[in-house]
Amino acid sequence: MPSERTMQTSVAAKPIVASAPRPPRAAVTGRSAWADALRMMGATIAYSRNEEVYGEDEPAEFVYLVTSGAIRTYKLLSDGRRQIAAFRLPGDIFGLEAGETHAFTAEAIADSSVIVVRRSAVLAHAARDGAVARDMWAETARDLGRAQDLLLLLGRKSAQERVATFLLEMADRATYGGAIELPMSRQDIADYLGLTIETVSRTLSQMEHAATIALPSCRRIELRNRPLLSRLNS
Amino acid sequence: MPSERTMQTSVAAKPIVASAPRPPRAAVTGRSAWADALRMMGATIAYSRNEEVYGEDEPAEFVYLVTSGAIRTYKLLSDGRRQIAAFRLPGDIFGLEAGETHAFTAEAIADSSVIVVRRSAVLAHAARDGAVARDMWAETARDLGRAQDLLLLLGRKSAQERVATFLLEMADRATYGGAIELPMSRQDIADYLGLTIETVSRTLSQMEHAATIALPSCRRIELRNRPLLSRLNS
DNA sequence: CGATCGCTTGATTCCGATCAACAGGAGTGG
DNA sequence: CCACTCCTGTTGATCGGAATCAAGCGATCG
Repeated sequence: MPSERTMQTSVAAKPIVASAPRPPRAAVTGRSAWADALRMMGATIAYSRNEEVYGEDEPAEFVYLVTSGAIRTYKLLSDGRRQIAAFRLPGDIFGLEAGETHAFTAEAIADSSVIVVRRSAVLAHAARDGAVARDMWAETARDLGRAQDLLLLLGRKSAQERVATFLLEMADRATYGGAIELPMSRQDIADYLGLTIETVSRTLSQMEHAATIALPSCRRIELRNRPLLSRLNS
Repeated sequence: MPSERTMQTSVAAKPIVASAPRPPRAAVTGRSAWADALRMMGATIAYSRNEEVYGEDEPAEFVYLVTSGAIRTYKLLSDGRRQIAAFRLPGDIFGLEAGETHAFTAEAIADSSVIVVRRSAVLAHAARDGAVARDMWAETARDLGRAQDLLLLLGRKSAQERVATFLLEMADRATYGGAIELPMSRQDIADYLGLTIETVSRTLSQMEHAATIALPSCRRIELRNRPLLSRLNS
């Protein structure tokens, strides 16, 4: 049960930050033409920890590109059970919808900066330039691919396997100085992996005892036996 | 553990069927301009029960439109655990990838007919016509939306809730004469819902005893208390 | 008609959830 | 500065829902 659900939504009212803090990784360099285009077109907005970027079923007015921090996108059941569909880290795009409304809620995990572009402007751009349209499609397809990998994890993997997969994913996305730097809490990890906070904690402790990982602090993880984790990843 | 994994793949070698059997539902009428375009451009191919349409990681050469029968798309873990990502029924499009290879395996659940179009032809068409490009994107986004709903189901719902969600989904997609006509086996349902075959069977039996549903035969289900199912669907 | 396959049902097990206690920081205010 | 609370994470004990193991049943098919 996530109990922090009362933050303002106002995008328009947010202060525009002139110089966004540099992302810690190489994500600043454009991965695609249209991500660069977003950087050119957009204004930077800062969100503080646990602040909502947009809510499920709200009109999809903007597209977002993370420049620093981390965002979670999730769905809720009526009784508060939560499933996080994705963590968006610097360089990631989110909020791009084919429909008129957002399919899930987006919240800042930590203090974050994002570049915001009007959806209508992006769509107009895509209509004019076929390459942009294709990039947009490719982005959505990548999201779909990640969602499908997560389906396999949630439907068929054990707790150990889930955590192993998560660690390998984060090692690719958020390594800094040889260790994974987690921006998210145990609760976020649990809601991403379809587990409870206790199971995540226990599994990490077991892996530490087995010397598969090291836990210098609870937000910092070093992989000590990557082959073993890869095997668990199947 | 699915034990039927040895079927030929050859698309090129398949016999072209002149007149595809009529789909049982209204799916023949075009839902989108580009689905109609696929119908114009493509050749019809028949697949028999359990035959593979394409395998994971194979080059994505074709795009498919189901005209009769049903297709499952899934991923496997190395030890055979299976997660079905989607059931494709008449009117559905599948196999459209942004990358060069297929992200999962597609197999016929029952004897099926599909219209096949070269991916390159579809992409060329999209490059020429912005509306087609947009339809392609919308199709991928719809898939993504369905995948995200499934994430919530697999990550956070109980067995009862999963089955209820499945029944409501199938009621929308495969109702015929007031009852759901299931094209797939219990094993397929289990691998879609992240459960075992026994749990699916038991849950359906419980629902029958509670008069929530009726089971005239094991492939035929009538919903007797839809509000209750909707409540379970959250 | 026997054999196989798909489904159901029962008995038991086990993994992860739940309940509960506690520890270590971070932030707050005196 | 310290006492206080709040918050996050860890660990232990117990529980429970779904998995697993095991028959048995009915339909289809050679």
